[in-house]
Amino acid sequence: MSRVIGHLDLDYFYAQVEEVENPSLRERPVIVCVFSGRTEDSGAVATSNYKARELGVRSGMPIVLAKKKLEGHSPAVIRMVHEKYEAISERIMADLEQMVDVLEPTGIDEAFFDITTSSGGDYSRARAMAESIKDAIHKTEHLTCSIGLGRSKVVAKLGSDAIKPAGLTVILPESTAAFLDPLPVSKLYGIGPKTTSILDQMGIKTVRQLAESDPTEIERHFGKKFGSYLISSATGADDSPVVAGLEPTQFSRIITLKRDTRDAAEAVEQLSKGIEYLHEKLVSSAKSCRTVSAIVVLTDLSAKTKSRTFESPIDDPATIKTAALSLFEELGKTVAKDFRRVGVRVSGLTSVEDQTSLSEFVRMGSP
DNA sequence: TCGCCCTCCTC
DNA sequence: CCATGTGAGGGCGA
Repeated sequence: MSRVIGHLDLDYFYAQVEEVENPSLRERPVIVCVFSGRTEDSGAVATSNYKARELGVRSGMPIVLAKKKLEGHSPAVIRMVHEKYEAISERIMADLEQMVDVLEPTGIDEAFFDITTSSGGDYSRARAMAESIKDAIHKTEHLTCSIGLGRSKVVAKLGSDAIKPAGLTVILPESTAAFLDPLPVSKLYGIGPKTTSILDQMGIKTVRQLAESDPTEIERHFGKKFGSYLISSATGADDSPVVAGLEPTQFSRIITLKRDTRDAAEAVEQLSKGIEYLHEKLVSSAKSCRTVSAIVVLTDLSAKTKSRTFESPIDDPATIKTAALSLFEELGKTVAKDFRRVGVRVSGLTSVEDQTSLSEFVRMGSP
C-alpha cells in the first residue's frame, strides 16, 4: 500500500499575516522587509503579497528596487516582526499536530505530514482530510494555505507548489510518473542552480531523463548519498519518512554592521544583543553547545567562518562572547577586506538532560 | 572528529 | 541597482 504524505505551505506567509491584521492592505501591494539599518532604506524584501509580485517584486530583492517597481501603486512597506509570525506559526503547528498521524514542521510556514493510517491509504479520504485542515486554519487564523498530497515527500512538496495560493493538489500514486516526468529537474527539492547546471551538462533536463539515467553515473558525479537521493526523487519512490519532534542542531544570528570594519571588538559589540538571544535560545530549549563559530561576510559579499569546539558543553553568554571575540580577531588577520556582516553560530547542541554529569561520569568509571 | 566550505531552502 | 536572515546537510582535508 502506498503512503499518503502531505506538504502544507502557508501562502505568502508574513505578508498574509499583515493582511489579516489590517484587511485594508488586501487592496494594495504589500512588502514585508528586513531593514539592515545601514542607510534609510537598505535591506531586502522577505516576502510580498501577490499584488506586489504581479508588479515584479521578488523575495530577496533590495527594498529600494521593490519600491521603484511599486511606485504609483500606493504600496504598504512593512517592517518584519519575526516573533509575531513565529507565535502564529506555533499555534497552527500545534493544531495541525492533532489532525494528522505525524507532523514534521520544516520551517516557519511549512510542514510535512503523514496521514497514511488515518486515511486508511485512501486518497479520497485523504483529500477530505486536507480540505478540513485548510478549513481549520482558515477558521482559526484567517489564513490560506496550499497543500500537496502524494506518495512521497518529494511529490507532496511539488504538489503544494503546483497550485497556489489556496490550492490543493492530489497526485495519486498511479499518476506519479505522469506528474513528475515532464518537469525540469530544477523543480525537485534539493536541486538548485549548481546541480541543475551539472545535470544539464550530462544531457539531463527532465525528471524523466534523470529517472532513466544510469545510477552509477549519477553517483559518480554527486556521491553515494546525494546521488541515490536524486534517483529516488526522480522516480517518485523516495521513501524518507515524516519525522516528528526533530530537535534543532544549531542556532545562529547574523547582522549587517552600521559601517564596514575589521575590528573584532566592534563586531562583538554590535552582536551583543544577538549573543544574548542565542543564550536565551539555549536556555529556553534546555540545551548547551560545544561549538561556537564566528561568521563574517566581507565587503565583496564573500563569506568566511571560523569556529572553536570546547571539550565540554557551554551555555553562558560570557563564554560565547569571549570565544567569538578571539575568532573575529583571527578572522580579521586573515581576510583582505573589511567585514560587512558578522554573525555567531552555536552548534553541537546537546540537551541538558542528556549531558553526563561529573558524578555520573565518575560512577561509570573509565571504559 | 574537527574545521571549513559549498549547496540548498524559504521568506 | 543593491544585495536580510535562519537552518540543514554533505564533502573533504587534516
